[in-house]
Amino acid sequence: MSKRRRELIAIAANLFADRGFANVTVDEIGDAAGVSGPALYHHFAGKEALLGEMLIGISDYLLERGRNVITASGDDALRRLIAFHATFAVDDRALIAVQFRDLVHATEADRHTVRTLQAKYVMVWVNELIRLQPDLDRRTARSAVQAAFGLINSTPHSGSLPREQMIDLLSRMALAALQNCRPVGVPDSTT
Amino acid sequence: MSKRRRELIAIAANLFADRGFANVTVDEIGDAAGVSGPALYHHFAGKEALLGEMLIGISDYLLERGRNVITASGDDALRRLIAFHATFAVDDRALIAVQFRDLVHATEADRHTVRTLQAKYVMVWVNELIRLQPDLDRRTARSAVQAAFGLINSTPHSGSLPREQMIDLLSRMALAALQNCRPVGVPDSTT
DNA sequence: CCCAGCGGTTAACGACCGCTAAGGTTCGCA
DNA sequence: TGCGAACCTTAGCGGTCGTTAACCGCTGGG
Repeated sequence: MSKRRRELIAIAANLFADRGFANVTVDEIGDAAGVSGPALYHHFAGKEALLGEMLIGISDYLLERGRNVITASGDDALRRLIAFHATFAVDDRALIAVQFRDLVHATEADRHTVRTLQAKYVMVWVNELIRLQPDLDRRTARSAVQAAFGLINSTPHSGSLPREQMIDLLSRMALAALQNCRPVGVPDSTT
Repeated sequence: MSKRRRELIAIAANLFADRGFANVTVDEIGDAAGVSGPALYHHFAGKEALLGEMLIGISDYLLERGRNVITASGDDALRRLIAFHATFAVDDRALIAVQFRDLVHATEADRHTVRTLQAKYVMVWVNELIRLQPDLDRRTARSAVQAAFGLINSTPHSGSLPREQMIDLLSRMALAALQNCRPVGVPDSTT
């Protein structure tokens, strides 16, 4: 993929993030990129295609990096997954916002691709969680992981603490939440 | 407010929830309501006004009920706030989804109203959290509460456990998360 | 030196959709 | 019975974009 494409996607991401995909015109994207209007069509098939590439790129990145974290870690894999995701959520609030708000504006095909990638990413977390808490059933584990994502992905809505503090706060809260996802008070070994 | 208006808002909420405000036409809202098209304009000033009332209604409801929970509770106020919010999030996923995704499509004025109400609702939680953890500074407390909301409000994305289990899971996770929002390992009295 | 071809421009079309206009039916009520 | 309010209908306007068309300049490899 060309450098220009990545630039345009990044520029569009910021616009989408604070005004919403549907409220941003292609002319505005062009303006923000220093060119004007239909110049986009030399790089993307259309506005929806741009969005699709953006969303798929995000899911792809998370999955790949998530898998890397797993293979590069030992028993602390979950903690490192959390740290990785929290860092991403803090540093790229715009992407998080778009991912969750504007997925609905993507093509059916792109939506499907994104959901598939997301499901795999969830599975990475679920496997790790179950490894630490073997008595956990997969359904509960999936819901717990989704809830943890919700917690960490709250960054677009939350007023900003200093970066490091924010990452730390989210990491601690997410870990605590995941350590308490079993129905009864059985002690666990996640610590 | 008339009964018909509430019906229309509820119907529109479901449409908005799974297709997005911008992808739903007024004709579709009419169809879903058994009437057709511009009949809406006898009840609302327009599509945006409908959305505005919907969003304000949600924020209003949460704030009012949240305050009720506080005044009706003692030391278990935070736990009851969590239970209340989790129940709402599980029972009204559509409203949660719209609240966070389509706020960007509301009027500037409506957005402001919603944000003000939300800020007050956050304050209800923050006060309760600080009462339990007096050494917590307000900035951190606010971020922690936002994160807890993110956790609980993940219901639109999460596959569904049985209702009661889901409420229970979210409540436990949120409580654990809020109990671990301080930087250091100082034991607290939240239990 | 030339010519692909990449990246850009402006003009303008055409579809979609919110909203208005103008009018009809039903129903409560004096 | 008759009247007005509440609620609905269909036809159609008008504005807003996404997208296409047609054309231009720069740049780098044969």
